[in-house]
Amino acid sequence: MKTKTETKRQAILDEAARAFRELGYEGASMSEIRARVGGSKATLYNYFASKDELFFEVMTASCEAEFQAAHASMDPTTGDIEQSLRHFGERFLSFLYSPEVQANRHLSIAESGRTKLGQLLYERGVLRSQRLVAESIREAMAQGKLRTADPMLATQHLYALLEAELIDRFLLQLLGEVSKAEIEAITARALAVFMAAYGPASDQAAAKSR
Amino acid sequence: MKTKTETKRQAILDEAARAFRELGYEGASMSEIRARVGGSKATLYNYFASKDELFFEVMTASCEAEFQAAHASMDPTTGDIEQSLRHFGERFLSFLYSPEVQANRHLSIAESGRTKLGQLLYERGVLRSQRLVAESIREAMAQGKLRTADPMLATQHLYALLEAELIDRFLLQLLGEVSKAEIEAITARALAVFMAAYGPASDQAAAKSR
DNA sequence: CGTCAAATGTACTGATTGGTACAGTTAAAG
DNA sequence: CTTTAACTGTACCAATCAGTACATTTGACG
Repeated sequence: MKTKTETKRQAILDEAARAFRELGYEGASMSEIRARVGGSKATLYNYFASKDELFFEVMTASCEAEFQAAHASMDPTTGDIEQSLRHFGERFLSFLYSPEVQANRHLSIAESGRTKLGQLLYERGVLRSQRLVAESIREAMAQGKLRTADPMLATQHLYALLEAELIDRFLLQLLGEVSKAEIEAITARALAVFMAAYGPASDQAAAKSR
Repeated sequence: MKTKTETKRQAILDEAARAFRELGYEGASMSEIRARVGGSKATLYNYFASKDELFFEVMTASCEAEFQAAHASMDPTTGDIEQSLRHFGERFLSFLYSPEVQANRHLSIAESGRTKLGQLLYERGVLRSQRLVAESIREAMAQGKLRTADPMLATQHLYALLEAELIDRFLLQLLGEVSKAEIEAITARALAVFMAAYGPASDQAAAKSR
């Protein structure tokens, strides 16, 4: 019997996710969600105590699913660190700027003040992702493939460079779908800057200029 | 008589701005705004046709004011481009991450889907700012102070690097006030990366590695 | 088949919202 | 003073919302 209720719960979460994505938090009323999932409003409230709780579950669940999808094949050190980072960057941007994830992320940002949602998404999403990549970068630094520096800082610089050409339009919801070709070009330009600063010291002095 | 109505209009805008900042768009009801500004709701609707219009005016006005404040003393070429960029970066971050501007920006992002608000704020805020800085960078490139590259791309990379350590926590509303010391340190770290990639070619080959 | 918890549909509450109506008041301009 | 316009206060409307009550139906398990 647990299986039946679990599938029902998942069905509610799925439909609610779509409703929130299309209509926003305030725009998606519980009646609207009920209409999509079918059944009665009492059932909704049987699975989730309040709209806030339902939204919270939807956001953390989607965050988790998307995180797994994005970092599934994060090969660490395949010899060429630049190649590794390029593959990761392209996969990362493809994931982050798919229409569904764009919508989810924007929703997360807009409603981040609600309860402790922001805190939790930061820890389980952003921080977790950055720590994972920072570990690869730390290893590359230890092997002399990258100049020695703070791995978390390098990771934040990498992420920022990857998003540099997209984030402003994304935040103001002016960005549609981003083509694979665009993502490859953007990643290449970002990595050129990253490698100039964090590439092996043998290449050049570079970042610690002052 | 135009002066009276103009000051009244400004008073409404000011109080509405504070209300939106503190309570968000949905949270700040027209009755709440009326209570803050005093007078009657009819007067409110005499100056602004709808809540949407009032919000739109508040956002564009604050965007304009903040833009002016941030770019007021953007000295172009004072010899050392790195020094120039550092001063700009510190001023820019101080402005962008003051509590008031943080709140306004977050509000803009959250409600950017409303009407054509996002489009307008992007053009009058982001694009205008980037074009201004890109022009300085273009001149520096022409003078050989920076490696030749696309000035708008360099500007976007610069902005991204400056915000790299703050933006995630800002977006999820986990960032309080940022101290002057932190801003200086963040700017220095961002500029080190930027100069490694975009510094004069005499320093090194750098960015166009592939 | 009988049991019993889970699911359903409908109807409802109480509160809040953006926006309007209107009659009365202020106050500046001629 | 008179005109004319804006301003005020209060009361109100229609719609919408999250959440509840309840009587009824379903459907899986023993």
